[in-house]
Amino acid sequence: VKELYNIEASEKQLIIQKTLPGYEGDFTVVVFPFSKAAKMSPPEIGEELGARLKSTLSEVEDYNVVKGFVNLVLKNEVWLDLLLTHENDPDWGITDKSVAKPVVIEFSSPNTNKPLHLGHIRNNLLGDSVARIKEAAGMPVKKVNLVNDRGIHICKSMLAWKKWGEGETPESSGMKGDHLVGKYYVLFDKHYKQEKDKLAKQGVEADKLDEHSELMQQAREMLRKWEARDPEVMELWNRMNGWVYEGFDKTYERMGISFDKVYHESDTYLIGKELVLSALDKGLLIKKDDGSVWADLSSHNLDEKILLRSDGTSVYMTQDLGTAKLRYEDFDPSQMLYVVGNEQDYHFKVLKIVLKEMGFDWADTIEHLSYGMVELPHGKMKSREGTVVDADDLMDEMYDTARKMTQELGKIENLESEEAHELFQKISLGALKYFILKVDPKKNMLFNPEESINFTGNTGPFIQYTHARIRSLLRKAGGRYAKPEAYDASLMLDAEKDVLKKLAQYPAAIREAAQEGSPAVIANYTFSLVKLYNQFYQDIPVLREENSDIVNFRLALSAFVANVVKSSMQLLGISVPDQM
RNA sequence: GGCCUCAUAGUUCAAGGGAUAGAAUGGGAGUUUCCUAAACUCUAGAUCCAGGUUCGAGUCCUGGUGAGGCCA
Repeated sequence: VKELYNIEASEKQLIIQKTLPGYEGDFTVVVFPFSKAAKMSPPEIGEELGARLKSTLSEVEDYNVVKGFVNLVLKNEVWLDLLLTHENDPDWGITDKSVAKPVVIEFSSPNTNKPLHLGHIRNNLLGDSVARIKEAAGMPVKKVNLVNDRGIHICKSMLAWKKWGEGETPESSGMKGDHLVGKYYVLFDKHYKQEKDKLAKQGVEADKLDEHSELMQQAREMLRKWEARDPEVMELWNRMNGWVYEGFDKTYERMGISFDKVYHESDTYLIGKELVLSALDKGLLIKKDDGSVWADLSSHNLDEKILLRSDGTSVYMTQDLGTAKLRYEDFDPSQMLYVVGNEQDYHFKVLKIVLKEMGFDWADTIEHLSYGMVELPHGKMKSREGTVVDADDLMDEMYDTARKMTQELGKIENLESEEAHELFQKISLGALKYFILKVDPKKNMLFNPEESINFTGNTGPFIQYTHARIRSLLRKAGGRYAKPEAYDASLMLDAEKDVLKKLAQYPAAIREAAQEGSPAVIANYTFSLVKLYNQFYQDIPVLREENSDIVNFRLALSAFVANVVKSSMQLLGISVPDQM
């Protein structure tokens, strides 16, 4: 464009896209944006540009112009060359790490008073997958977890266990530790509700119920004792949290999720308090008459935000300030990414501003990867109303479905029971992870427990199945598969070229996914690749073809697809079986 | 009340300001002497409403309507 019209085209003006189906061509240049500056009609520019590209670029076979669109046809050799270069490269599309400073990704961040549910699953899967994707895009990554292990909600389950637990343990009950503790959290709420009903009947006003509730007072008392490091309370706290951690570890392990470092709010809230107090000393914060400490954000068009309550206790923001500082000191990150639900949008906006006001320039590295809620058909999940979808239960159910379906299809009689178990695990987790990750993180998504997650169509198992089928094909090929260097590119069929064109987009898909923080980009890419490959597989014989150069070409193409499917599913934390 | 999101086939999801809005599922009709039918083919079906910006708007702006969220 510059040579022809002397126009410095901005990146935004220079639009090159895939040619639409129904038109001849591989790539299309949109020339409307140059029409004004070149003082020519779009079709005239198109003709000139097409001719110039054809004569100067050896890759361009031909071109045609439709209105303001120049469709470029590339030579088949371009696609064949891609195949020959990368067909057997498991790292195709993966960028070597080039930066020294890590990206720190915080995700999961559970409370230790109840087991993980579907909302946590979305959080965990997103965090884990974004970590994998950023790493594949060349950034070193540290995964961290911040456990919310203190506070009134923890004391509630502790109190309930003390009152009504009769010494029950995970061992004695056979329950997973996190579920056991969750049971007492619910039990507290049940008794608390009963007590409140009773008080209300005695004529206590609605907003005074908390004060008059004996249970709530006892829970508060327990929290005070905890803050004072009362040995008996600390012992119970350590014990019950230990049960929860054991339970969480099992769930994390099953999901294939791990962390480089785990922070505990019980360790960081005091750092936060100190930060707030020293900022108050410097006159950066306001102390009100009742003793509470606030940040005035009116210069940012926001209101005031409380940082310490009048009784000196900390709020969520307080500990997050401390954790951020600690984390910065631990990792010196290029970016601090928080995978947290969009209900916390305001919180993170404020966190960043407050840290900045306190004089920490690294506050600029904070980024909130805000994701949407998982909604049920009747609205949001609420643990108190018993409408949560438990993570362990869900995985169990999916496992059962995977087992039943696989056994019905009867294709794995040759597998040992241990291998079969692993396969069911892979398929069920593949289905669950893909179901969650294929949706744009920013958007709310719906989960209907009545309809179990599908295994056909746009699903994880569909993609896994294609991989298994290719592996089977390659096994059957035995030694016949050699690099198709002798293959005549003019023999290439459209269905084959379509697959190669899609394969060529993989590196770009990784870049975009890393940029957007969106595993959905990878999921959608892989689905469309697999869709195209299945069309090829359905119509075109591989092993039954007679010309051995063509057989080798088709096998190499299939192997290339299998590689990319495996690699891209890896980025979603999904493993692909060789047989299913 | 203030602020922030979101709105696309019956349903669940796609679509960097570009051509004819794609899939899946469900509905209808098909494909197995042949490399795994968890597959493939055909078919009907959608941009909440009203303005505006632009050569061009599902996408940007304004105002409605509806849903969700945040505000010691």
